[in-house]
Amino acid sequence: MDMEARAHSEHPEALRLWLRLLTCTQIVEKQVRTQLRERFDTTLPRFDLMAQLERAPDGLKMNELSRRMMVTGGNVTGITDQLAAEGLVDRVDVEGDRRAYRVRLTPKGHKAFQEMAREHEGWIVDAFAGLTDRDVATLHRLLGKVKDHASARADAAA
Amino acid sequence: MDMEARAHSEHPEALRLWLRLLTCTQIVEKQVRTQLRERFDTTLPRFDLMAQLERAPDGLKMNELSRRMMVTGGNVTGITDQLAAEGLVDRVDVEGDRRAYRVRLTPKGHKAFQEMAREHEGWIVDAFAGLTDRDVATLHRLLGKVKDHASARADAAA
DNA sequence: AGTGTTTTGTTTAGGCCTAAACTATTTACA
DNA sequence: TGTAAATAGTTTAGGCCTAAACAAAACACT
Repeated sequence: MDMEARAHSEHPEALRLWLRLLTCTQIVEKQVRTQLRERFDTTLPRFDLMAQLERAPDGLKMNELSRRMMVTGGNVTGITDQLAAEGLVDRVDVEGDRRAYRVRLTPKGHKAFQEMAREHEGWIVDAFAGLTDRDVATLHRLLGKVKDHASARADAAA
Repeated sequence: MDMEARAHSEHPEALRLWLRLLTCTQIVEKQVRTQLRERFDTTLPRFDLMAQLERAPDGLKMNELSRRMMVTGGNVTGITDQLAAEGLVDRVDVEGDRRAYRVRLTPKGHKAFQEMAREHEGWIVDAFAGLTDRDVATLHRLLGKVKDHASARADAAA
């Protein structure tokens, strides 16, 4: 008996699917958070922000980080402040717009991320090790349909 | 080439799957949170707690709630306090154990939950409306494999 | 140039969530 | 019986996250 037990007595398939999706995400996410804390004394949001910057060598503006991480700007401000205080990222003025700046990984931040990312990948591979390659491909494709449909709906609502 | 590097080059699809799973969950969850707030001035954790109690007419002890919701006991304490203050749940002494009690939905809480659950179901059906019935069944089955594997790993780690 | 709107980022107040320390009670067992 | 360990629940300190209000700069348009 777990979270999925909350499904309504009529058992509509969509509801059961949603609860299972939520359960899977929470199990994996909890595992990743625990490992990040125990192995590197850091958190998932910090790791996520650094992962975004790793893919953008020139850095990202705050609103771009906010959009990619799907969190509010105020939230990004707080996490960036912490990482900057630890010397893992720095802020660079944007030419021609005195409101904005770009956030970049410092060399120290890049090195720290590389070490974390290597182990992180192993945790994720382990988490999905119960699936065949074909299962992974199917899941990825079907979740793509969910993503496209649901995000189109989200955009329409905005 | 060590173990982690092999995992990296041989299983990048696990990482992509994980990121997509996370994205899908976040999109739907964000939508549900917004609707719960706008339509009923409540939050997802409160809804989840009430959903658990709805299926347990005799109520649930705090540790059962904590386990089923996959959150810490301290968290359940806080949410229960709020719902109790609003008269949506009450606490009932457990016979023969003066440490414990059961949390139950009050009639008012039951009524409030029924109204929310009806609309909630519609939001979820909409969120997955991009999938065929067959897609839903396949997704549910594959996520079941993920859940079984990952939760077995989580138990082993504990 | 002047004025109103939009964009960029921050601050604030408050709820969620955790780990760890804590109290009170029950249980195991010598 | 006496005591140590386990269990039920709460409290505390702190990080994450949001919506809303805010300040500053850029833009649109006359």
